[in-house]
Amino acid sequence: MNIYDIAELAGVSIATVSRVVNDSPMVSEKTKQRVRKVMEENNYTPNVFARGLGLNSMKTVGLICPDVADAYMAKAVAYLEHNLKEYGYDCILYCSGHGYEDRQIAVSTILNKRIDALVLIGSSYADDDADSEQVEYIREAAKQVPVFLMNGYVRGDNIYCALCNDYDITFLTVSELIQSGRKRILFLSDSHSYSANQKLRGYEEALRQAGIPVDESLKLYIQNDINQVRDYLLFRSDLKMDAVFATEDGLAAGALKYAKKKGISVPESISIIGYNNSELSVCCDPELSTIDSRGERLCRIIIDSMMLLKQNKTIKQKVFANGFLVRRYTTDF
Amino acid sequence: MNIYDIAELAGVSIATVSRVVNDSPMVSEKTKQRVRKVMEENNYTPNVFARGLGLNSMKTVGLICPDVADAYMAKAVAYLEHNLKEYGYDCILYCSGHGYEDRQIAVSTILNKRIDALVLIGSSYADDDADSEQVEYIREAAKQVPVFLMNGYVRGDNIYCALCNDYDITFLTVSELIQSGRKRILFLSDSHSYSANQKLRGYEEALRQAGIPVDESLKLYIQNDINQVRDYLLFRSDLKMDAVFATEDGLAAGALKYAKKKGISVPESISIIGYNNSELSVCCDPELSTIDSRGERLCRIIIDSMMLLKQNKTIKQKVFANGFLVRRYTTDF
DNA sequence: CTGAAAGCGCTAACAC
DNA sequence: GTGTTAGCGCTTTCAG
Repeated sequence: MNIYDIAELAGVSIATVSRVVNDSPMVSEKTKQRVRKVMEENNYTPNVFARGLGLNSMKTVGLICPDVADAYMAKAVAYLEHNLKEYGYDCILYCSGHGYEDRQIAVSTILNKRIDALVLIGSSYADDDADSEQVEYIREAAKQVPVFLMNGYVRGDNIYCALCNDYDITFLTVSELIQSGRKRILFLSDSHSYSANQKLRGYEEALRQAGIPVDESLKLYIQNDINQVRDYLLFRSDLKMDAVFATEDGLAAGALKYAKKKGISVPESISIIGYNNSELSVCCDPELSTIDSRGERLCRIIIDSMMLLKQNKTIKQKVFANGFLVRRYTTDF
Repeated sequence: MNIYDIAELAGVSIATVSRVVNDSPMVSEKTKQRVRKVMEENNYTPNVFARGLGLNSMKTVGLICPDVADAYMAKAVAYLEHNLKEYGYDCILYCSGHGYEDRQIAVSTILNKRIDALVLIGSSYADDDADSEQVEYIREAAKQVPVFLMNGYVRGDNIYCALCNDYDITFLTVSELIQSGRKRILFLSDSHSYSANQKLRGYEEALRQAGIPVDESLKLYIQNDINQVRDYLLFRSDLKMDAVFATEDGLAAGALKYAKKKGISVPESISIIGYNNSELSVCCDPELSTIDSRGERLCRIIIDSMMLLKQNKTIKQKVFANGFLVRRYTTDF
């Protein structure tokens, strides 16, 4: 069933059918009705390829993330997909992995699909330095379609970034930790992404302002695997921390397991704070205090920006959402 | 940059360019080289729409799941996407939600994208009765493209199902529970999906074969939310179970929290078994015994089947993967 | 308000 | 081996 068949059955030309499909105002209600009826009876749906060929668009947005199996990203993908659908957009998903090359390949592959917009999920797509060369491929992509970064920042035309103010909330939280008497705060992370670096800066600044020297041995980078973290901390008995600030809930969960194994009371003798307010944080016992990094809010901002952009409105290139600490039972303030 | 430009620059016809793009053997190495060079210099990429129009295929497979935010599905999507990519296929993702209508809409929407194959992830796409009317929309879809069900079963032409033998593994596990002396085993679930029903049947059969009457009050359906489960069990002090068989790790985690809150020792006084071998199961303390439902295996089977099908080989309509119990610390056998 | 016809960029059958 | 050409199904001028 194609447009010709419908045209014939309805006794009109294909141009008219096309107009009806696109709900053009230049068709009389009568013919519209008639054509619609024929289309329904034959449950005709326009061929997206042919349409795409003409319009060079397929109402599709490309979603790239390192790995959808990660809870934070899965949530973002779910939210974006769901809400974009409401605007008639479909999503092509591409999981890029974490390597630099992989990311480039992902972007160029998905661009070939003639998507209408590109969303890069997760901070690994931005360099620490917003003007870095490493990030040229994103600027290149932005020449073709608007690019939206979720929790990453790169400066450039047609690039729009929605970010959690990781620096601020980390600064605040670590400062509170210090005020509650903690002296040896472990910074536990699994990456050197843009946002991980923001967190690190917030951590360091909080120490600095409190006059506590930054102890390099208290910055620990380790894979985000609960038991691996536990075991490693068990092994590193030299650390002697009285608090843990983790950049992922999984890391915090590992730290908690360590503390319990060692018989260190939480939060009396050690405070633990996670990040992302994931299901893990409520699964822990005691439940993890954790920072909510406003994933949904960021997605919302991205979608809204995208739609405004379609209407040729100017939108901000950088928008922040405020993260906040969810106080539960692994902190005592 | 289109095929005409390249043809002109390379001094050949568009047909030759097309042949080069498709790596046809009927082009001399020399011209191939020359054309390739021109393509690279102008970094030309064929227009997928035009190509799609001609071939009526875009090397794309449609993925539908109720919700990617769910860990089990996110993993499946990640695995499928990753491996399909290796075969040159991209993925369109559609999260359908759980309603019956939603599922139908999802399928018909994604079918319009002229996908090459459809994968339905999660057992909510299959009815308990494989021949049910409720599932007609899947058969309808299968008339257009091969349909693959991950952990669901519907009988029909061009429909291929990869399943975990939930019935068997549940039967075995509950039987073990009984042999280890448990008498009041709570069946905890959050849905009436195909697989949930298989599990229920396994549970009932195990009781039956052990001569234990099935107590309806020990079948509990509740939303998969850790604290909600804990609170509800706390509230239902009449249950007095000595074991919990949960169809989701989240439910089991909730039951564990209940037990700890009540001061019931795990696994001495109560055994708890989860399902899916998710991150939650190792986050729990003590770690959850849980059934591994072989998500990756099922995905692998689906992909392999899909590729065999492309080669017109005949493949089985129904393939099982064996689930197994991961023994950890919430069981004592 | 409606129709005719020219693309959109590519593939594939058919000539040479 | 290579070129010519007729579609693929739709959108969009341009006429009427």
